[in-house]
Amino acid sequence: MIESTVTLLAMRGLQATAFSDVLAHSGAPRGSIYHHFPEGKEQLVDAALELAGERALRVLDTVAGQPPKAVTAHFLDVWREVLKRSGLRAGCAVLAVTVAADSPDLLDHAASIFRAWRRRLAELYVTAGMAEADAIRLATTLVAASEGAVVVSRAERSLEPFELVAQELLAATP
Amino acid sequence: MIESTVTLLAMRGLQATAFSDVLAHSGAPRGSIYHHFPEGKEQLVDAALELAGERALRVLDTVAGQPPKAVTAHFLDVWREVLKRSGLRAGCAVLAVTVAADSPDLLDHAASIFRAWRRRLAELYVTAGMAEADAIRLATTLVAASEGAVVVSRAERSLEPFELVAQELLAATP
DNA sequence: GTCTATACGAAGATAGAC
DNA sequence: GTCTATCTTCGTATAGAC
Repeated sequence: MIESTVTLLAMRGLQATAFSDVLAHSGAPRGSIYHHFPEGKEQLVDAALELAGERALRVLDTVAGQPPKAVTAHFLDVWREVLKRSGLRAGCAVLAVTVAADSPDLLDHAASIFRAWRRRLAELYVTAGMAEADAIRLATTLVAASEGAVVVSRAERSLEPFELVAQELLAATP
Repeated sequence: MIESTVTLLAMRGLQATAFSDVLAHSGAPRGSIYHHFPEGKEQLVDAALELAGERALRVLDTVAGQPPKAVTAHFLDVWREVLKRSGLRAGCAVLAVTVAADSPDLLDHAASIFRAWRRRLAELYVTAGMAEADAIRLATTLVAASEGAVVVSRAERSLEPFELVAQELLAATP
């Protein structure tokens, strides 16, 4: 169910993701929702954010110790795959929640995930020899530009915008 | 009403922006909605997208003929103002619609606006002496990174991420 | 043009049986 | 644990009076 929620958030946004959609997509039994998530939708979305955030962090572990360009390229690969596998219909669940967040708690959670991504990327850049200030600036730009590129490519239903941004980000990585 | 819709889309997203909110925010009379927008919400949102798109284009007219760095700086200024004036609570209406779009028509409209922004920025860069390929790549990155930076800064409720991205984008502009 | 009242459907949440 | 039924709220949209 959490897995399905991540997917649906990324494809349709927060309000458009109803329990019925999650059940249909996951095949989970109808009566299970409030058993596993007694606090309702907010708890389910919260769990989905956690999963999406952690998964991206784990992907980054595989490039620890590699040069900056490899780090940048790998982070870009994650988003390129999201776009490709969904036929350019999916985006980022964390962004979707940020844009439509009704509760301060969900917004805070989304913020902590963005921060974690930025921090982890900056760490990897520093490990690869970059200066601290350059690392955090590039890491933040990578996160922001990737998120934006996914949105634009999704709207235009073309990978072209994403690839242009990817080129620019790789060029900006020492 | 259209003006209020742009603001509310940028702050709460598509589904969370109800007619009642638009009426309360704009002070428009209740009976006017289906008089002015017989096709309902989709037509209202469509008009809001058009307004947001055109306004950004018009802002860019003021930097026609100036050097690339001035173009980049001015586009960034637009988004910095959106963040500041809203107390870091507002984002981009076009992005909000893209993420939560239920109708293909709205998605197409959002796409055409992103494309128009990219094209106009690229034109300005070319006029300022940049090569065509560099111009379109930088223009696309500027749009994507700005959009993403606004999202991240809004989530974290801090202008810091935006400013880091702004620095990087200015540095990437010849 | 703008008003009120209302139909209609969708979604989150709860209760109680099995 | 999971099911079904139901309650409540809310948002879009329509109808008809003024």
